[in-house]
Amino acid sequence: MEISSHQFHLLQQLNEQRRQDLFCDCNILVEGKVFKAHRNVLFASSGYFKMLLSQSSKETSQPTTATFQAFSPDTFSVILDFVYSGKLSLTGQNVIEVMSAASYLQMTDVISVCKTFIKSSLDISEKEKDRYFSLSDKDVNSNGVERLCLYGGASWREESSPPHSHLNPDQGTCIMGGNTWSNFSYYPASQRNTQQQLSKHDQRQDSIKKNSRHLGLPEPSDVPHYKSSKLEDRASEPTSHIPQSEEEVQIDSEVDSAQVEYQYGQGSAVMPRNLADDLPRMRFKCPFCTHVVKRKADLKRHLRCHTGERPYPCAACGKRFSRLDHLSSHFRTIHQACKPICRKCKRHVTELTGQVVQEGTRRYRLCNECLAEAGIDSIRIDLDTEPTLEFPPEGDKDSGWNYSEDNRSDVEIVEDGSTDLVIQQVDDSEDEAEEKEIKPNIR
DNA sequence: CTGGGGAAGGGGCCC
DNA sequence: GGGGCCCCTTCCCCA
Repeated sequence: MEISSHQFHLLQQLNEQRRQDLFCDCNILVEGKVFKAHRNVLFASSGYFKMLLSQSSKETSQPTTATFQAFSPDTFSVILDFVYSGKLSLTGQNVIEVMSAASYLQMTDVISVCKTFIKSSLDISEKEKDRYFSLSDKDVNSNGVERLCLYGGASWREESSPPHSHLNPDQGTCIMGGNTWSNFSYYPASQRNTQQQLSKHDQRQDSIKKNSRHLGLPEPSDVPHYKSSKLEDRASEPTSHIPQSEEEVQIDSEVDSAQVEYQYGQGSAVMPRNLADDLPRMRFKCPFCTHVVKRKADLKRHLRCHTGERPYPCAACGKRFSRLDHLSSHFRTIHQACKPICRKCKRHVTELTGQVVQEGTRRYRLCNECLAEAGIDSIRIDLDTEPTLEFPPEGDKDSGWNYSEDNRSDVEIVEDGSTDLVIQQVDDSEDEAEEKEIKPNIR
């Protein structure tokens, strides 16, 4: 006989122990704030902790300490609460950073929920409901309290709460069962420099990599990493700038769209009402910024700049791109030396007047004169012995040619038939010293 | 410190 | 809807 509530009560007990600091044998330091937890629970919930704790499992007498600087204490608190309760408190402000942190911690379930959260924002039917609910809820939420969406684990939530949403006006919290949700906080587009935020995040990534090295851990790479970029910045903005409902989102879009009056149309589109009759073109609005595009596919593409998703890794150097055409461009310019121009003197070169030079995974052309000056004509390799480095086939984003750090060496770059390239086999293990002189192409 | 060039990345749009 | 091209802006590196 199976008692279905046992799991829930067990986790409830563990959560209670965590709150009372009972039997906690793991300290997690996040930007100076200490979280206490149980190794067993963390081990079972996160691939990152699984690796960390399995390596330190021999020293069970000492509490394990992990340090993170890649995400905020608030973000980790959301994740830790999920680990101990099965409830994920997602808001429009934290979803990107939670997804980024979950990616680092290798918590695929959390990533999936975050993706669903974001994707659902594009669902017009949900938006229409949002619009309806936000209109009806406006009085309730007029106090400025931010509403949250709580994702509950299916099995436990069936026991603990009904599978329908309801609004708690006191806490401004919207508790959801199953995968449905309706309220989605939104921020106005920030005018801050996106690149600065990305750089900031990259610095955080650097710091977490240092931590990984410090702990002797490999960097998480099994799951796609999602950058927290613009939203990370917006989350720190004063809440007074945050519209409290979809209605205000709509108002913002109206203001930002040169006072054109908008309404939701078919599909996840926004259409100028005063142009609807004579201009049947639909518009798709980004839920995270004021950007509006004409096609849903363009919006999908645009969303990657918010999520940081980079599903297209370069087969030659491992650098990941958000778009296939960017990857293609990168591959051509960096690894195929398609430009028939001497990189040094900029003169046009042919296969007779110049050669392709290989530096690590980079390839470029030099004319014979510049080659002689540089004294690097010894790199030519027999064309006939080289296999071809081809651009990966379509639809093979992550599987076939997901180039990891581990298999980056022994890259074989060869002649492209269309460009008559000189073949160069690269064995990074042998050319490691030379490779270090060439700055990596990953920013 | 500054300007130029290369590379990356984002948007529009065509096929 | 995806792929790809073009254009533009931004960032970084280097002379």
